[in-house]
Amino acid sequence: MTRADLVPFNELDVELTVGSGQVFRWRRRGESWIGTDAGNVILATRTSRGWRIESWPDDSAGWSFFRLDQSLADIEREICRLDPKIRDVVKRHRGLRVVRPAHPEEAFFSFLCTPNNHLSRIFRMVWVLGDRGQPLGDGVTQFPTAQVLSRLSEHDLRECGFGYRARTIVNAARELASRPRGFLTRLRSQPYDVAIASLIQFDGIGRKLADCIALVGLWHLEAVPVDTHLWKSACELYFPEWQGKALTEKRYEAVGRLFRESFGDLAGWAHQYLFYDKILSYRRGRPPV
DNA sequence: AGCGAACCGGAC
DNA sequence: TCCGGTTCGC
Repeated sequence: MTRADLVPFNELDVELTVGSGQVFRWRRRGESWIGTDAGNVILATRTSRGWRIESWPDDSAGWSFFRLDQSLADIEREICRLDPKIRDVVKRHRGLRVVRPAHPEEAFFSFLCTPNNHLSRIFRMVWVLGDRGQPLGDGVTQFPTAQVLSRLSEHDLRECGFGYRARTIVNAARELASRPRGFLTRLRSQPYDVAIASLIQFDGIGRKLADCIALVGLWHLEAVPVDTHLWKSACELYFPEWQGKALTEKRYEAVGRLFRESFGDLAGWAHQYLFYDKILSYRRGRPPV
């Protein structure tokens, strides 16, 4: 598969991927989905034989964002081989990919909007933040820098319905803006544990958000964010004795450890299938926005 | 260590 | 009344 080719549907489901809680600013436009990554606009168009992926100004941005240099068939096969129990879940969501954003900031701030929150409201809140960034044409913007977000007022965000997350977002933006340039980007080349330890230093970022940011924004594919949905799923599959019990820090660690032992670098990918499978009933198959 | 409560606001 | 959590206090 090269960049000029259409991407077959079994290799990519754009709607599934951009609506599975990894990114929150993609919109449907006719037969296309449009989004941005760093300073690029990405347009994915459904044709009769597959997805046409275009991006500008960098024409490789879309390819990189969806990790299209990797064969999804290989990944699916490997996950199913490592644990045949999740074969049906993988089959149900064929085309789901873990994305690879060029810049880490959007994931960092997006996931700060998610605690104790609903998907529909998260989409709205992240859109509000994104609106402060530079217009890239076609009604989409580049996600703003921490510098820009640090100038937002907590009061204004509360007015926009951010609730108590207004405080953590503005504080995190100030904190991040005060760090050396490229602070988050550098965590990509640090070991997973080091990246997590750095992230939970921020007020408002606990273990779960740190794993979300690590997986999507920092490309740490061994990160396993354990939310209430994945917790239920993990109990059913691997920890029957914990069903109905609370998710404590120790149990959180145990779940992550089990996924990393079973799936290695595909742990985060395996998590994405199980997570999406559980959340589907909540979303009732409704496309985002 | 482990549990319960508060936090904003919208959906069910 | 319940959340795609974190933090605080017991």
